[in-house]
Order: sequence, then C-alpha cells, then structure tokens
Amino acid sequence: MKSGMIFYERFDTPIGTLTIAADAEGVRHIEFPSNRHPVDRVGWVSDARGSILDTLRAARGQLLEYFAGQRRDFDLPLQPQGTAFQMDVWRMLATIPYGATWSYRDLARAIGKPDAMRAVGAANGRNPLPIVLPCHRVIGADGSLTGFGGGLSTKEALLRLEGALPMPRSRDLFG
Amino acid sequence: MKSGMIFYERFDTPIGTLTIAADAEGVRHIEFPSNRHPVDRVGWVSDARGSILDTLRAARGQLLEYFAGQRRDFDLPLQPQGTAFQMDVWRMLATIPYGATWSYRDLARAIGKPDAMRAVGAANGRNPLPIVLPCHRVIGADGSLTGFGGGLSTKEALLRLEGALPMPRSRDLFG
DNA sequence: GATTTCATGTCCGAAAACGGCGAGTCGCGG
DNA sequence: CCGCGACTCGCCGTTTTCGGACATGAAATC
Repeated sequence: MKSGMIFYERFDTPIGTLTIAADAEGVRHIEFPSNRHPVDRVGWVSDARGSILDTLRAARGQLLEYFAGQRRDFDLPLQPQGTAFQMDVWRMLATIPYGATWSYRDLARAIGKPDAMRAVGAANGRNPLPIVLPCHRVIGADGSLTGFGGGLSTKEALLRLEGALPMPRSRDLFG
Repeated sequence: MKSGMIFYERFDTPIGTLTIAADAEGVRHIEFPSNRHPVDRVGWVSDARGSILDTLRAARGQLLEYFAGQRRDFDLPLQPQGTAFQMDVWRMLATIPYGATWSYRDLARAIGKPDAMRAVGAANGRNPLPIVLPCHRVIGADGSLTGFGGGLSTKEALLRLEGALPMPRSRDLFG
C-alpha cells in the first residue's frame, strides 16, 4: 500500500450523497454531489481497511449524527491541504460555534486580515471539508446567504438544522 | 525510510565535482558544479545504505572509468523524470554511440518531430543525467557546440575525451 | 551573405481576470 | 423620511492567460 494512497466512500444523507476521502493521516475531502470545484480523484480507491477504514467509518457516523441533530461538534483527524492563507481561514472556521453565523468580514478580521473578506470568500469556496469545517456558518454582512459550494439550498438546510435561521415566513412559502 | 527518499553523493572528476542522486528505483540526477537549472534538493540525504548505496557506488565507478577512457557505455538503473516529450528526447540520447555527434535536427527527426529541433535543445538543457545520457554529443548542424548546462568548455572536454573533436589547432592555442 | 521568419515544447514572470464581499451612492416608491 | 434594489468601486488571494526566452535550423527575402 503506497503511502499517499487515498480511500473513499459514498453514503446517503438528507442533503444528498456525500463522498468522503481519507488517507492514513486523516480525512482529506468531503464532497457534495454537485461540486463547483470538482476534486481530482485520480488514484482514489474504495476498499479501505484498518485505520483508514476506521477514519471513514467515524466520519460517516459523526456526519449522520449531525444530520440527525444528535451532534454539534466533530472529533476527527483532519488533513485539509491548501495555501497558507487558506489553511488560516479553514482553521478559523473550526472555531465558529454550532448555530452561530459570522460574516465574511468577521472571518477576515479573525485571521488578522480585515480587508481580505473577498479572498476569505474564495478560500471558503475551496473548503475541502464542508460541514466539518463549517463554512456554511459564514454569510453576508447583511444576512444574505450569498453562496455555497453545494448549492444555496443546502446551506440554508444546514443553517436551519442548526437553528441559525428563522422558520420560513409566509412570504417565502407563497412568494 | 520513506519511499520517495533521495540519497546523494559528491565526488571529484577531471571536469569538477559531480553530485549524483538516486533512490530505490535508480539514478535520478547527475549535476555539474555550476548548473544552469539548479535542481531542488529538498529532502536529499547523504548516508545511503543497501541497494541505493550500491547504485551510487556503481554510478561513481562507471563515471570514473569513463573519465579514465576505460568505459564507453553505461550500465545503470536510470530514473529520469520529465514530460513525455522530454522522456522521448532523453531516451533517444542513449542511442547516440560513443564518439559520435548528432545535430539537434537529427535528434528531432529521430523522435519523429523533425521541426521540433528548438524544443529538443530545451529538453537537452533539462537533461537530468548528463554524461550517462550523452547530451554532449548533440551539437549545432554547422558543427558549433552551441550550448551545455555544465559550460561549453566541459562539453568540449567530453567530446575530446571521446575523440569526437580534432586536437586543438594552433589557431585555437594562440588565437 | 546578412537578416528575417517560422516551427516546437517547456518554463517563468507579469498581468489580468475572477471570485461565496462590503460599503457607499443614487433613484425610486411608498 | 425611510426601505430596498441596482450600481460602482476598492479590497485581496488564487487561477488563468499571455509573452518571451531557450543549448536550433532551414528557407525566404533583401
């Protein structure tokens, strides 16, 4: 077994089929069915064993608990890969509490680059571990959802699950 | 010992100090003291053992025999790394006999791209295994030496060693 | 002859485009 | 007076694009 080999697994959730990928170091990718920036899956294989199988099983289990409303925080070995700036952004994402929302500017300030809000948005869009690194908790300064790799409706569903959105107003239902 | 680990060694020759690098697959680099395109040596270590030490020892031995005029062909495991085009060029280099010279155009024709002589020159310049892959045997169509990563004087010395150049004429000595 | 032109693959730097933004302005309708 | 939408502009890291420069050589043009 080569050292860099990546194993993956697919499973169904309330927001669609997810693909999770991991290697010996930890979870590397979580992918939505329709991904804006598709990942290069060359070399991925599906028959994980040993510790990597454990990692994938733990990830799936915790995600399903999350969707069932039974889990608010994750405890997994994570190995996102990106530029220094992206890593800063993703690390900071992990500090946003369940059910809270930050603006892109808040996040930019938090990493010490108060004017890099737009770059923060781009980095968010490249988040390789959505849900676990809760990029869905970052929304526009005016409260609009603005964007999400898995589609805005998914972002909305996640925030509603976390109780971070008001119930749909009648205007939304009938408009 | 990680799989991709590269070991190296330096030793003196009539044309200066050479650095050779190898891993378990074979020899990966041979470098002149002054190299136009310096190699990224991150992660190289110097205390080779086992089969890699054997490889390095064999490479050094055969090169010293070559410089002593005692060897015309090399027998080593080689693992050059490059684009498909570069690999084509480098593979073809190995077929140029000791003491012979080809023009860049000859080489281009030999790989089936008769008009890519300029690209061939560039690929030659990136040859990771000079001497063993005899890029020095490729010269201008008009007989000029044109260029060499280790310096033109080195190219000249190698060709003279192989008897591929006339002795220096008095014009060269006194001019 | 001397000069120009073109063909070819790769690398490298510069420049431009492109985002999951946000603040400020302006005009329009209540 | 608001409130809201449409528009403009500045912000910043990443990605993409583009233009040369090369270990050349032959043909065309002056």
